[in-house]
Amino acid sequence: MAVLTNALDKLLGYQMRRATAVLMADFVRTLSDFDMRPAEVTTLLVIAENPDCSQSEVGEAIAIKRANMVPIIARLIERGLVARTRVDGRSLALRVTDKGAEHAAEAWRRIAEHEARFRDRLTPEELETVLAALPVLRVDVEDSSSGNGQ
Amino acid sequence: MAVLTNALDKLLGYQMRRATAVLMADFVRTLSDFDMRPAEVTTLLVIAENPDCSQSEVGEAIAIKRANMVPIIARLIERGLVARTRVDGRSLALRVTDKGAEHAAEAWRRIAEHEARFRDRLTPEELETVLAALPVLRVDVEDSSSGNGQ
DNA sequence: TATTGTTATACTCTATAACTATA
DNA sequence: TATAGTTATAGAGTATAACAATA
Repeated sequence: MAVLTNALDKLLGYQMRRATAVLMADFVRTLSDFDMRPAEVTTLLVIAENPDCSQSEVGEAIAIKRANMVPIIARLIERGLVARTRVDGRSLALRVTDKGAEHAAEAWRRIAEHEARFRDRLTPEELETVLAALPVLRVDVEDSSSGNGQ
Repeated sequence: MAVLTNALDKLLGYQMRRATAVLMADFVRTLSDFDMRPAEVTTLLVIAENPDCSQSEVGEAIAIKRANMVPIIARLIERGLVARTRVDGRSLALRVTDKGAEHAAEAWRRIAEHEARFRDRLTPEELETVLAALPVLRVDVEDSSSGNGQ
């Protein structure tokens, strides 16, 4: 099979997408025998770090919309990793359970492995530059003129 | 609403995912009145650049599996942007039509706008480093031990 | 036997609109 | 009136397995 040319390879956006796809595929592989999806891991770790946070706050922190948080939280509760208590009738305070804390610790171990695989490909200077550039790229174009975030 | 801490922000993989989501959302917005999805644009541009390529070759070039190329190509043909001719009974040669070439030119104009919005946020040195780092990160972990790609 | 295109199907993440009950 | 959580639903991308026709 012939190898085609692809002018898209010059593009920042395209390279970001391709690289992220590889990173994510590796992350999913890293989680394969752990029965947690990326979005669940992210959610669990943020709750572990912020006891008594609300569902909306977690969504805000990890850029997942309120509506999409519902099944994620439901599954974490169902598996006994997260517990919630009423705060004021419309808000719920989220906390990880002991089991959830163990899962969070294991998740961090796996994340460290996964991260190392990619960090090691870059020189310290390159890594530093990339890690400084990404948060700049991450600022949403729309955020300039107020807007309600999500 | 309280702003939560998020230790994930230190991670290369997580920052890549967040930044890419913003880039992609902006790209989709850039295409919003053009009636083309990102995967369709990518496909069209690679065909335009490689006349008489096969469907599998395009998939290989842009990391989309054979099975998932089918509806993309079907839609491009349906819209009269791509034409195909039989090559040998199991392969098809793809070409953009005149209309497809016009769409490709318009797509490149929009991509240039979109790209500029993000490139302009980085210094030339940062951009150079990032554009050098991404292809390194993009190499799949599995590719080391032969493997059949997809 | 390996390859090309295809079908069918399922999963993950994301997006929107609308509802409820509360504040 | 605005907010927190929810429901329902749709879309886009991706993944796998299996098949027919062909090389």
